[in-house]
Amino acid sequence: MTQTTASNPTDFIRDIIDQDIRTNKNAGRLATRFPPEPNGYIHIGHAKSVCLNFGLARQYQGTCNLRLDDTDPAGESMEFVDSIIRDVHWLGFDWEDRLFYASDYFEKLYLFAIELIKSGNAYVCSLSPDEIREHRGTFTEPGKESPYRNRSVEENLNLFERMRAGEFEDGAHVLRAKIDMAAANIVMRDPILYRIKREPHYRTETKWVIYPMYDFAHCLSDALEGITHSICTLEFENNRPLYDWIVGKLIPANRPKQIEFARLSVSYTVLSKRRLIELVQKGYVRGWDDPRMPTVTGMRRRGYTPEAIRKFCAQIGVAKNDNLIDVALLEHCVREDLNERAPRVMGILRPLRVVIDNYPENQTEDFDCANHPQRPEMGTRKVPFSRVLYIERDDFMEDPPKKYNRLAPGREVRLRNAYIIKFESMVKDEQSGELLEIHCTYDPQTRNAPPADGRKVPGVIHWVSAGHGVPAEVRLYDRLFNIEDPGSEEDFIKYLNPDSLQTVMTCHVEQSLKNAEPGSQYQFERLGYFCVDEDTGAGRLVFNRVVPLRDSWTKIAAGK
RNA sequence: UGGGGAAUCGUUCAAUGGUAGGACACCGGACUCUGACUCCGUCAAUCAAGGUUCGAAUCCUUGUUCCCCAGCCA
Repeated sequence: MTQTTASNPTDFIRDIIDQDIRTNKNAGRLATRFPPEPNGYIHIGHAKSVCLNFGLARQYQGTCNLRLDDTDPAGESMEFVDSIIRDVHWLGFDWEDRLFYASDYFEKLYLFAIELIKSGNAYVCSLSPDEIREHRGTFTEPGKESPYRNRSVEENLNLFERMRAGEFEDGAHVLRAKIDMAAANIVMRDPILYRIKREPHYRTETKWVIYPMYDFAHCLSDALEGITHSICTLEFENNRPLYDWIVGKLIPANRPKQIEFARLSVSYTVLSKRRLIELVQKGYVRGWDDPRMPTVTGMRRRGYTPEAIRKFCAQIGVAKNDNLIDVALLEHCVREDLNERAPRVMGILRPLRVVIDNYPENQTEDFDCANHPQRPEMGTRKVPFSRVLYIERDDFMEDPPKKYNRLAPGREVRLRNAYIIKFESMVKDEQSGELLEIHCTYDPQTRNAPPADGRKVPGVIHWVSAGHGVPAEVRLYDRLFNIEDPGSEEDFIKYLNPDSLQTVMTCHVEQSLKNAEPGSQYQFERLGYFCVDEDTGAGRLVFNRVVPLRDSWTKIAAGK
């Protein structure tokens, strides 16, 4: 039977499109759009929609427009438009010359509203906001008709024109569709189409004091652009009858099909715009691009790749079930991609000084190290080795537990890409008892070779030459929240993970990283994937840990 | 409570009247100069109860649970 694969995903939306193409609807044409409101940065949930809409266009040789749904000037700005453009491009998609703004349709939409008034399908209502709410009724009681519902076409036209002209205060009047105040679906109880709002718009500035509502602007924008399949999230299901009603009255020949799918939720993070804004504005994170944020810009800075995000979006699929995707799947996709492309290097987070007693004082050797164990075409690099090294503090234990195969008194380990060394002694601070350094000897026969006597040395640890390594700052990230579904908690702030950022200033990385490019990713062997942060420069090297390597040792250690 | 949706392994997506399958997670093993990668294996699900049928996750009936809607937000 049909298998779901990344290259050929199947889902209910594609089933609908296949059906439409088979029956030659829209002359076999497919047109979608990605319609964000520019009042925030886009996040992984938007990425799902981006991959869906642009992916569909790619798959069916159709088109996907980028449209800024900017019908409410409050909170919208060019900064957000710019970020959206940048982020969608970065994700790997292009809309050619089809960049649109709902605000470019304001004049057309106004004319459509006039048309609706003339056909007796819309009226100016002068109830106050409170009165409108009271008239709307409840889930179980029908609404009451507005006393202004039966104004003449002439009066409506006159009032609406004057609304536009700025003759009235905010809230004095609204334009409403005349549908059915007794409709079981509350959306259909004479929904508001236009409101007066004296708020400068980032694009039209002060030209307009009336703005169309989503329900009016969105469907008509779709129809105007010739969208065939208008894909949105589940909460708009109730609005579909209104979508169809409006287009049916105004552009009936060109009615897009609205299809709803479940929005994405990811465990241990929040995705609602309101909550994301709160994190930024109240300073719980450093900004929209904080590497802990699920925003596209945050993930980019963290070191996630577009390929990984696209893979993730393909893996999670598209359905109508409410979902909470395990963040482990996202991390899996990131590791899978970075494992392929990230060059290997060695870096020490928390150094422990090691002196190789039998290694000549002033000698240095350059070891050729593979940049990728499975991809020889990625080449090698020279890594200097000398008498004094740093190893990871965790790679030595005075009194190791069972199964610990790293360095300990009396033990040997392989230094990755170098020699096998053997523990000889340790030096502690006489007062505090703190371990200062350890002394080892090396086996000269074991450079790039197994021990001559056939003995087994299972442990392999990474190292950096103390005289050659470069100091660096490393930022370790953990999940932003410490409960699975913080988005479902009203007081989500109290579930913030206090340890979501750990800054380590003691790091030493191999010298090949001295001029590493900001934005580039590496695997620090045995530790994880790291990305050069943009704070790097002027003698400062800063890394973000993208994601740690899978680690079976901590599980073993925890179990014992 | 009226309306609109959704219920399948721990999580997620499939199976469109004919062997309930994949991915992630988990657990076990092989390999290993990364306790990584890779490979192999185990565990594990049809919301419930009836009905139709040779055969039901799928069709019918009745329930149950969860999500969305009473912004001049989108």
